[in-house]
Parts: sequence; C-alpha cells; structure tokens
Amino acid sequence: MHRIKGDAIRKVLIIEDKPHLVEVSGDAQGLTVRSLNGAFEKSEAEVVENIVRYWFDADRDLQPFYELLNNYPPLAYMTTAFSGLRLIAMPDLFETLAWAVIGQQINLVFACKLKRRLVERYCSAMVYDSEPYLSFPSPDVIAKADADELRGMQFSAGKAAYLIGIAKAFECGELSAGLLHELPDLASRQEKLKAIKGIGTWTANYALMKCLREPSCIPYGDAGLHNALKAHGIIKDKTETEAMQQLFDRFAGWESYLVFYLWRSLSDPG
DNA sequence: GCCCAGGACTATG
DNA sequence: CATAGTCATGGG
Repeated sequence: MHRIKGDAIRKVLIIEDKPHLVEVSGDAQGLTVRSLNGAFEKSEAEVVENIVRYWFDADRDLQPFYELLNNYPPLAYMTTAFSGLRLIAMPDLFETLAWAVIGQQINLVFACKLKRRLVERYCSAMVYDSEPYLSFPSPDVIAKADADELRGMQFSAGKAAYLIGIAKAFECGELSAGLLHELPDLASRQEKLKAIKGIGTWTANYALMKCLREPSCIPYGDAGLHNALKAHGIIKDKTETEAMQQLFDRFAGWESYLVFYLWRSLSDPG
C-alpha cells in the first residue's frame, strides 16, 4: 500500500474522493510532504498535512513514555534502540479492520499473501513513473465481492464472510471512523466494533490502536505480544495474565505505545 | 504427524 | 463467566 524510495515513502491518499499520490520524506528538521500528481489546492494541502501528522504521530511528545521505560530496566534500552520511533497509524479504518481479520490466527507471511491477493483483485491503481500505486479497495467494492471467489483465493469461509460483512457495515452507515470518534469512551468504541461479526477483543483493540490512536489499547491474546514479553523475561508463558497486567499498569496511558515498541522489538531485538 | 501462527465463533456447563 | 471444538492454511 506504499512504496519506499530511499528515505522517502510514497502512498496514495484519498482527499475528497480524489486520489493523491504523496511523498513524505524526513530529516532532523521534520517531515516534508509533496504531491506527485499535481499541486494541492489550498484546502487539500491542509487536509493532507493533518493526515500526515496523524499518520506519523508527528506532534507526540515521547518524553513521558521514555521516562516510564527508563524506570523499568528490562525495557529501558528501547529509549535508545528505538529512539524517536512513533506509533505509525493506518489512515483507513476499513483497511485496518480487514488487515486485522485477515491476520487472525494465521502467520504473518500467509496473511500478507492474502492481503496482496485481495488488493490486486479489487483495488484501484494509479501509475506514476511507470510504477503502480494501489489504494486499498473501498467497502462498497468488497461488499459486492463473491464469498466463493474469496474462498478460491484461500480465504477461509469465516474470513470471507467477516470481510464482506464488515464492508457492508461501512456501506450501510452502521460503522465509520467518525461514528467511533463520536462515542464517549474507549469501552463504548470497543463494544461498537465487537458487535460486528468477525471483530473480537483482539481485532477491536488492534484497530483502535492502529487507526484511531486510542492510547490505552491492549490486544489481549496477541501472539506477537506474548513472544516479545517472553523474550524480555517478563513472562514465561501466555497464561501469566497477572504479570502482563502489572506491566501495562506501569504504562497507564501509553499501553498502545508499549505494545507497538514490543512488536518492534521482535524484528530488531535489543 | 504435530504444534503454532499478530483469533473469533458457537455450543455447552 | 470459563472451557472445548471448529475453522483454514502454511511453516518449522
């Protein structure tokens, strides 16, 4: 869904139903955003800036989180090893939920294959510099998808039904990022998501953390989280729920960031 | 063959 | 509320 070019990342952002290919680069001074398919109009530029700030969590002061890490020796190394790392968001709620459902209970390599098949079959594409840039299919496209065709792409019957059902929930106005934002608290947002077939505790928390930037989401039961905690000697197995809760209690208000850093540690251990 | 993978559903006490 | 069985596929 994006393409890396040296120190820059390119991605299609949909602004007022129009696809814009943007390139974001960064240095010590901050982030620079430019449009690759025509200059932004004034109103669009503001929208894009806000999206990019949100995407990279650019305005976050990480110091409070780093103080918590420094006060906890097993993870204190992260403040230098992952210095400045922000929780990268997924701008689109439907894509986030679809990705989470695809990733349920299968290994990430296979999950990536399934997502790629879904995108290549249903996405809209833009070509720039002879290279394709894809947009994740919108809910109205997946809502009309054929479950048997998804089965043929090695989606389980359950995942196929969940994806189409979630797409329909967006299409009929039952679910949207705006609707979730309007809800008063985290618990009501979790319940709203979990009312939809295919979205359980793990998926709801994943989406709220990665898309809506809820600060205190813990994807309970997450295999990667368990592996990271085991690697740091914080738990010996996934049944130690009280040890996990004690850890997250130390990081109240930063649970999502802690999960993100622990996931990061899996691909680049201490 | 067995177990696990960035789970969720249903059915059953 | 807690547990057991089921779904599907790939990799170690």
